[in-house]
Amino acid sequence: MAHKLVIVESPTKATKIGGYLGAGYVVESSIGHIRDLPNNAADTPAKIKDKPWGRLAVDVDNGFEPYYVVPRDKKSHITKLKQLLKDADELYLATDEDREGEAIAWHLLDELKPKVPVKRMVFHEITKPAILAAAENPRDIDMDLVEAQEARRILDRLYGYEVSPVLWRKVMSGLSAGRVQSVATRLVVDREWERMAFRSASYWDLEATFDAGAAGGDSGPRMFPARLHTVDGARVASGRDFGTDGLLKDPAGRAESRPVHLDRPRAESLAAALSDTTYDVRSVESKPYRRSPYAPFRTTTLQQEAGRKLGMSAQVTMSVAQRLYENGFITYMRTDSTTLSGAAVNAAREQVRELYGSEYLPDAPRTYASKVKNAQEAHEAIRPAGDSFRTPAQTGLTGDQFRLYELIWMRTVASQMKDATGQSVSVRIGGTAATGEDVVFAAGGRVITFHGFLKAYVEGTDDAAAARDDQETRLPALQEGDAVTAASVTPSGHETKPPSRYTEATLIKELEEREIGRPSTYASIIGTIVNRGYVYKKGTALVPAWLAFSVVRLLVEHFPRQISYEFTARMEDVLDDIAAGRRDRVTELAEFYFGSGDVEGLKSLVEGLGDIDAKGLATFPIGSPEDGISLRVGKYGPYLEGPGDDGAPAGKRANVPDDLPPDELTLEKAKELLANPAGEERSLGRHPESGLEVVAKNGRFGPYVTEVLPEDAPKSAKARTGSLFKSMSLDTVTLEQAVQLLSLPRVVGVATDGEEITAQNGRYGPYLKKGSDSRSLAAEDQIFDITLDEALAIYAQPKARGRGASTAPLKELGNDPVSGQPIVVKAGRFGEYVTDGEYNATLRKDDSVESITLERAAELLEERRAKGPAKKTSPKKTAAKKTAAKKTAKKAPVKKAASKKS
DNA sequence: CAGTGAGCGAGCTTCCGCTTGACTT
Repeated sequence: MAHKLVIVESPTKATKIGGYLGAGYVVESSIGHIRDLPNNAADTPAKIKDKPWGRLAVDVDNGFEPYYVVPRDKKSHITKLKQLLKDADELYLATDEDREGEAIAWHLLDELKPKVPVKRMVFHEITKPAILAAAENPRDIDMDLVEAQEARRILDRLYGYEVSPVLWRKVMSGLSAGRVQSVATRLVVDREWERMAFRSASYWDLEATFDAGAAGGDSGPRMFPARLHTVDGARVASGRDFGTDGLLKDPAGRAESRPVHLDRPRAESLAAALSDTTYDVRSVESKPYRRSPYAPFRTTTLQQEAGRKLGMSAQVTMSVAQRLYENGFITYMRTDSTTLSGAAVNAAREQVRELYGSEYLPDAPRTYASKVKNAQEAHEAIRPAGDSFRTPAQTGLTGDQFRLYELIWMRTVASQMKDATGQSVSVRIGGTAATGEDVVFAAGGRVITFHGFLKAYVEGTDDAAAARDDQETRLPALQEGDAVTAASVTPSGHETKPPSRYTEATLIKELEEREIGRPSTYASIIGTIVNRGYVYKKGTALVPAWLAFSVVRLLVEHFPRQISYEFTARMEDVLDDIAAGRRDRVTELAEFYFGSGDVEGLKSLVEGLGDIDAKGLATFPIGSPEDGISLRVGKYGPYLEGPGDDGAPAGKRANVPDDLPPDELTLEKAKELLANPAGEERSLGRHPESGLEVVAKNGRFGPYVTEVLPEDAPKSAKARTGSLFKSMSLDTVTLEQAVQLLSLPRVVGVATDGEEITAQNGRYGPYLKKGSDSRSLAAEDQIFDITLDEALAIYAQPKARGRGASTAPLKELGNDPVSGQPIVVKAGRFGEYVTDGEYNATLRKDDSVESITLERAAELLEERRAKGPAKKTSPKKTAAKKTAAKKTAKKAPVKKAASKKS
């Protein structure tokens, strides 16, 4: 029987809508995007792979035409959708009504190629009337909106896939750059620079406790605290009067309004001079206090509050919320909207009446306009699901799900409650010191007379010192002219603090305010910059690694427009224009990629970076130039370089501990590290023969042992060294092993021709050496074990030209349909590969020796053949190749070190 | 950042936004 096929984005949504639409409709989901630009080389179709733009999968020379593929994990789902479409007489594309949703609808249309009528259907809340109304009022796909999405997608691809390789070449392999992650990293790095440049200021004031005596009346407390406010009419300086340089800010030259900066002696003498002072109330100012409820949750505010109150990371918050959503407890959790549906407003109001009484219920429902500038509002706010809310106790939930549900429920209910109201009072108390100075103290109070929504929900704060919205401070009921006495007057010292590091929650908040990122990506942005080793977490703080300083500096110097804080906001404006048909996608992408007028395009920026100063980018001076100390971001992590004992530049080096935050690397700390570069080294004891201390430490080529030469050793003396075997580790290597390593090379014996054969460890592993003739050994242990006879046997063989010739195939697959040659699988230096004897092709990520078939092998070899025969090695080419190989080999351990941090 | 000698099948890394399981620990 024919049905109408409805496709939405989320499976949960599909189930729900299916229930509303009833018989005659089959509702399925797309599970997000169904097509995308290929992620990597393995997913890139062969026909575009060899194009100059194949790596981008965007034909930059022909209208930025994108080449989409159905990702591997979506193929079976597409088959399923096609199957359902076969029996359908109508197709409804009911994806979200935003840029991405419109694009998904179009991709579905383009991929499913339906032969039945197609309609676009949209709705913003999942209620039966809304769904039925949407089904009654379909529209067409908005191609301008699709164009805007494609422009966004292509721009992000060009940005990410053009700029990342610059970092691979200039900083470290495997790094990444992107419109969102690079700005997020920059925020963290810039904040650290601010902290490093920050100079603390010390200032003092007086804290007094006053006694209102009989004047206070009966309602309030008798005793109350106050802080010194003015001395002889001049305001006493407080934290906000100081700049980041630790000096008083100059209030535009007006001397009379300049605050007075008290130091400790001044504060102490002033306190002493106030011991006999009598005080009177100079003024009492009372103002009404009013606070409105917070808007219902959207993704970012939920992540922030769950972080503050429940200690959940953004990622945990999202996964707990996902489970709540899937089980029907809350509405969709990836949203930028704070709008509640009519049903939700009614449910919240009903709950307010039930739980708090109608005096807490405003006459009219409250509405919340979006604060998010680029909000797309495809969903509701995050709220308890349903037309009537379950209290947390009624849900039967436990653990994190319970706690998160409770938070969402409280926030939603509170959003439909009355304002909190009260009075805030500011009191000034004056007196004359023994020195004749007139002093005024200030006291502030806040009384909440009607708690309103605060009874249900109070937002957390990021700053532990900040007052919560429901905090009350009661003062006695004082009148102007009342006499009060001071129970105590105490000098109190303070210091200004550097700006705080970002936490996940505050970084996400900052990104949202700058229109960077989307609800579905906020949590993963943090994940990306942590995984790349740009940022690590210390408690809840996000600390930038030195690597991030290097990368951000490169981007700021060479891609200033792309990494500017405003880039995304400007892009959003352009996308809006494309969506409205006012601008053209190709023109905009061309400007971004090729440039126009005085704007340089991305392409020429990238191409112009041949002689970029990688060393300079990685060097950060510590202290002043005379100190000659700098931090360098090396391939092996950050290290310090400073003058040697003889004053030679870069004469000394020292590792910087991985977990030392950049702002703690002061000049003093740097000097200390340079003076004791020992760092990781471990003493193993004294060498039984030389009597010298033997230490194990990490070096350029990995872990090794060496002798420590005495201070008075002649300059020509060289310490013996030896790399650890792969089977050894720095933590466990023994003195005995070290002595053996230091004894290398070992003389195995004398060959028949009179030449000595030695065994040792080198750049490419263990090997034998006879004059200039060397042979690799299979195992490191052979360096100590191999006998002269065995060594002679090795030399009796001709030198192996590569390992390929001698290794046995792992698997034989049969004859190649093209060359007719047998294809075999072999294990090689770069991993497993297939070969027909002439051409070799490495297995790809998804291939394995077990699973590979003759067909797949033939395909790989065909691809390889298409690239032509291996180039004849000219001397120049060989040299270039060698360097490249060396680089990769060296880089490998770095990646490990970086990922270890996370 | 310790200096020690070959000659080898390269190929891949990466973006941002939509969505969930399917994987393994």
